[in-house]
Amino acid sequence: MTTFERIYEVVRRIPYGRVASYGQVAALAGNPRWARVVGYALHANPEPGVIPCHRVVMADGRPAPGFAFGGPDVQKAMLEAEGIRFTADGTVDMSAYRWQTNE
DNA sequence: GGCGTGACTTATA
DNA sequence: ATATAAGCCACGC
Repeated sequence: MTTFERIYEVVRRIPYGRVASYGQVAALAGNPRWARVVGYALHANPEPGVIPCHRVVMADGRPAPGFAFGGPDVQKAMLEAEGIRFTADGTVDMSAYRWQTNE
């Protein structure tokens, strides 16, 4: 099980209608410093459709700048389809939709 | 094995 | 409050 695999598993663990930040996924994967690795891992995205990268957002709740599905607009649409509401700033309400883990 | 880059995060000015 | 700097790990050459 490599770091990437762990990251993918964590991302797949993100429940429907919930979002997690890169740092959050990294922390759940094992180390909070894998934030960049998480981004790299999702960039590789070896299993599109299986890994809900659209549920992974920045710490601010904003969609990634170089989203692979077609653009941040697509990600926003997908999240909205899951019942996630965006603020006027185009960011996700992390205070309400952030994937609250068991810690 | 070493250097540079990257979908990030946190800290300081 | 925003802008800039440093740190982190993994992949590619």
